[in-house]
Amino acid sequence: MRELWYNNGEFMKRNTLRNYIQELLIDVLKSDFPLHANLDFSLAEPPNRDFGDYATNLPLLLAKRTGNKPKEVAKTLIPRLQGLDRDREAAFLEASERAGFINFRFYPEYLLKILAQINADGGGFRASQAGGGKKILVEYFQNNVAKPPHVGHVRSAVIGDSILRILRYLGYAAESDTHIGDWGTQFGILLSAYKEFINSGGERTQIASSPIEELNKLYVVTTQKIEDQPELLEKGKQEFAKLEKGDTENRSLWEWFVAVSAEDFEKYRVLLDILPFDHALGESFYLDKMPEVLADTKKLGLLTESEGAQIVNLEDKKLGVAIMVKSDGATTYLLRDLATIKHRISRQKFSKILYVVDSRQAHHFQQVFEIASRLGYVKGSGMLLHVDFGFMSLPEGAISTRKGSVVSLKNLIEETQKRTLQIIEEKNPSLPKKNMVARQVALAAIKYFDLSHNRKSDIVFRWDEVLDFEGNSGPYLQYAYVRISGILRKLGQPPPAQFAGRVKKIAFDQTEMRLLRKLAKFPDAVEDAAADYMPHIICTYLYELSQDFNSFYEAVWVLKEKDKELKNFRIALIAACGTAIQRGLGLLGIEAIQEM
RNA sequence: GCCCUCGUAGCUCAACGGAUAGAGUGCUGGUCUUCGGAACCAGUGAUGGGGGUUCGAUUCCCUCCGGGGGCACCA
Repeated sequence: MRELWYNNGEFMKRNTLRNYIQELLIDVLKSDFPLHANLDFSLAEPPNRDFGDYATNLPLLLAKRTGNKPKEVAKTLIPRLQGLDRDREAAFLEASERAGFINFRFYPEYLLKILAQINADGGGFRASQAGGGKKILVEYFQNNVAKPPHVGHVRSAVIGDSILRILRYLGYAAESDTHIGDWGTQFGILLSAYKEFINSGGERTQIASSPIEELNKLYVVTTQKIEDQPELLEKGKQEFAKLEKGDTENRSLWEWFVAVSAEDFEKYRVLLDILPFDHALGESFYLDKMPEVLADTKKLGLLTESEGAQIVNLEDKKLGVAIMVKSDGATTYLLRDLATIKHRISRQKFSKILYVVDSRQAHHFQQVFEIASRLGYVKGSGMLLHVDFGFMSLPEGAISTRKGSVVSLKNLIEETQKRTLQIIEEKNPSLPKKNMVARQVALAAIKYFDLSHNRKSDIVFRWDEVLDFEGNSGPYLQYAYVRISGILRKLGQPPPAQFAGRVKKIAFDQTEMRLLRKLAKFPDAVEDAAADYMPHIICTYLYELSQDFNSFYEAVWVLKEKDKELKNFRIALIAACGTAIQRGLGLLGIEAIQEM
């Protein structure tokens, strides 16, 4: 198949079947309906897979513009499309009108060519060049110093990790940054809490065993005390002010907090099995860049004083006021974010920054983006994007530190792994490397649970659902891959490479055709997932693909098939299916395993 | 008070303005002389209420009801 050109915003040069049809439709529109050449038609899977592979609503839209009936419009479009197709790929078995839509169906022989290509070296499902090496930064898993990560951080981590993998797969020069929260008033509170702890006879070594947890305890206890003793908050603010001014004792304590936390974060990253970060610059890294931002703001006359604080008024955009410097002279998160943006764009040359942060910060990012735009740090819209996600709650209500209902990242993984090991002991006690497998299955369950939901939805965390490995779950996908691996292992040799789809005379089983048709849509799923930074689209696709594989697996035999060509076809089919699952899971940060 | 978001089967979630609203789970009943049953097949069951725009609305607009979140010195 030749290279197809299709311009849909950022996506150029993807050779997918869907883009091929899209190209035909646009060409016909341009030559036959030049007045409506820019019509925004749809091209998607039809509601019923018996209708065909793809469907477009173009006749309905054209009918409205031209005053004709959809059926009539379709009748003139279809021969033109078929004619173009004959000159180009000769892919269509059928293009027919139904209820104002045109449904397209590919020749089985054509799909066999696609199948051969998927299995051939350098063929389908390889990383693409679509991104053209454009530099994009993805920021996620923003840990805070002295705060252990919990299920909420897992969501940011796995969504960000998946988006990074997808962008890289599509040929972007995507880089990651954790943007550690290592600055702010909370460190004043922590400093005073720690000093109090030492003064009352505590030892530094008591902290050192598990620093993040111990420091967090001190912090939590103090914030609880603040409710009754507001003077403690003032004390904390004073300690932070000292820190900002460079007080030696506070500075060295802070450096210690940051250092021990950084070690722990790396452990958590490894525990979660997400990609290493390209950058791990904390908020404090940008401190010396804040004066520049303030100067820029002043120069443009955006900065005003109000009740002792320095603010930017965004009331005209209904965004309220943004505080840059507090009345006590301390800087804000917002100002540090602006300094960060300036650095990332002017120094690091990123052309786009994605913030994978929960939706509660939508207002904050709107303010930041608006100010960055007024300051001229970004050109046009779309350089800065809040990839927001809904937050997690428990069946009994919101996750609350005070009620102790927080599920820590560590606990989540350990519990799930324990449960997985139990299941393995029941189902496959002789499995080698049980612990390693249990870890991969557990991570699959956890990551898939997070990734399979539309990221914008709020979700309810339920242990019994995370630990349910049947039905739509990560382990279900892994299991399909295990079955495929099992067959290929028994085959004892690599799948026949020369298979080129010569099984014309065979009546295909319905499950075979369904699997083959679904397989050809892998690139669509990746493209759609990338377009809106929605990994769950890949989850849905892989789940449907695995379902189709399992139906196929129940319906026909592969190794016991006597007809040699048919057997080779089936081997090629499952080999390609395995490739799709393995690569697809890879884009989700989930390991495809051979046995479980 | 203002702003943002979300209300879809009993439960947890899908659905570029399109065709008969899909899954999982639950429950009921089946499949098996396993290439691994963490499977397959069938049945059950839903768009909060009311208007509007449209050839067509879960999707867009208005309104009411009900959740969640955010609104100057937290990040």
